Amino acid sequence: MSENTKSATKARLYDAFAASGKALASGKRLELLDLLAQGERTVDALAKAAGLNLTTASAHLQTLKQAGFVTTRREGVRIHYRLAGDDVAQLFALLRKVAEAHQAAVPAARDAYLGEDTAAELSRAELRARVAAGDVVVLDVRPVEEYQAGHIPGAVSIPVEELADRINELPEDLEIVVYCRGEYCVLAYDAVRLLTDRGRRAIRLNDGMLEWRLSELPVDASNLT
Amino acid sequence: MSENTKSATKARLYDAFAASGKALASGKRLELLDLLAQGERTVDALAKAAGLNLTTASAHLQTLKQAGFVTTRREGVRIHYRLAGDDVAQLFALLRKVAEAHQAAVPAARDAYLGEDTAAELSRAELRARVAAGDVVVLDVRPVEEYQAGHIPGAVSIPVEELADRINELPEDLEIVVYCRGEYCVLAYDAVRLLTDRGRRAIRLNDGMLEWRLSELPVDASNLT
DNA sequence: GGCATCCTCCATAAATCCATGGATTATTGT
DNA sequence: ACAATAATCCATGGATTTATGGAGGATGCC
Repeated sequence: MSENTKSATKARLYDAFAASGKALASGKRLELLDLLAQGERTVDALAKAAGLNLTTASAHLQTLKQAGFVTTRREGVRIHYRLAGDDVAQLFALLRKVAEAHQAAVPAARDAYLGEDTAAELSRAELRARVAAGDVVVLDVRPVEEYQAGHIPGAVSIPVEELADRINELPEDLEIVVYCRGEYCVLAYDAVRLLTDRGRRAIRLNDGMLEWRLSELPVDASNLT
Repeated sequence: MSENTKSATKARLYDAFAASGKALASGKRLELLDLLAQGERTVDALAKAAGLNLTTASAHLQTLKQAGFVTTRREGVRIHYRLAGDDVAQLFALLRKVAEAHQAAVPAARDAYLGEDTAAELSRAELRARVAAGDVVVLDVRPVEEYQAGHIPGAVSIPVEELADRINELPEDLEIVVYCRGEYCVLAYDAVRLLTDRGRRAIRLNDGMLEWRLSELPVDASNLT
């Protein structure tokens, strides 16, 4: 193999790796990955959830599919997208972690989006201990479909938009541990603010379903509260 | 916070993550990261090693720096770039792993570059066992600077370009375990081919220095053979 | 100070990416 | 077969990215 051929095949290999990098190079695509990490969804549902034009969403999903990050399943007239594997979710999570650790803009953007929150958090280990002790109720504030696709065992499902109306479904004497999609999911922040405003004791889980699943903790599916 | 403001700050956060993704979105930048994972280097050295125009290399390095993936250190007239942390190397390694697992083009590009190689490989654990048993010699075929920046304890350094001339420095009775930068580093493949052509028993380590370091195995620095 | 070296900054042209609207394909129901 | 729905494909204009020369800034040596 000549030197030229060799460097051409080398470029081809690195460009192939870069193709996966490119899939991570758009905020909108990362938003889609974030949603897909919660479970499979149709194109239309993804577009709505991410606030995208259908065509645009479809195009981004094609890019993700090209990179092998997602697979599709046809069901009648709908096409369901899902992550191609846990390693993809892992890559996504690590990207966010590295970005937060090394990129100055992230902590600021994070606080602006989530709201600066000096309130306490609970780690996964602490949550498990307190659930075992029975002195907390675990609340999942994601949309119902995501809860059904997989949730922390024993968690109650009340989507954050319904929380104000359904707050009386929660026991008054227990502290409420709230979680949603992951470390940067705003729903749990909003829910904790709402609950404490109403005089409840509420605390956020450190992160969310994404990290829970990646750490291989048990996950329940589909039984509604 | 209005819904509009909220979705704007959300976009800002995801775009910040995407900025890190963009840093991974060019084959040339990945090549630079691959080199930097072996130790710090000057701009000029990186440009030469990656086959890039100096200006182009500098621009790519600025992009990596913007993403916080690398830091710089001035020493007289030279500027040394290095990875900002092991988490960056980890992200790089995971990107390659996910790409290989899910992207059809990668295995083909890999074989075209490295040469299809049905020959046996040794895992890190097996290598340690055989080193302890004393029946192998470990050979580092990377450039000397990289060896000096960190190598597997006990390894001998002979850069692959010098191997043909210096083959007699290797004991004839022991099997030779060859490694270089990482899983996709071509130097070890070339070296094994050269050694077996000359009648030596040679085998490749599974991966290379990158994975060795990330798995937190001991690393020696700077003492030449 | 004068000069060489190493690197970054700037301007530019080519290539690529992104969002969007309209056309097209695939599937289901009537 | 026809209409309706879900999604992809295609063309387009605008924004970004990339590679590359040339100018400019910092440092060290004489």
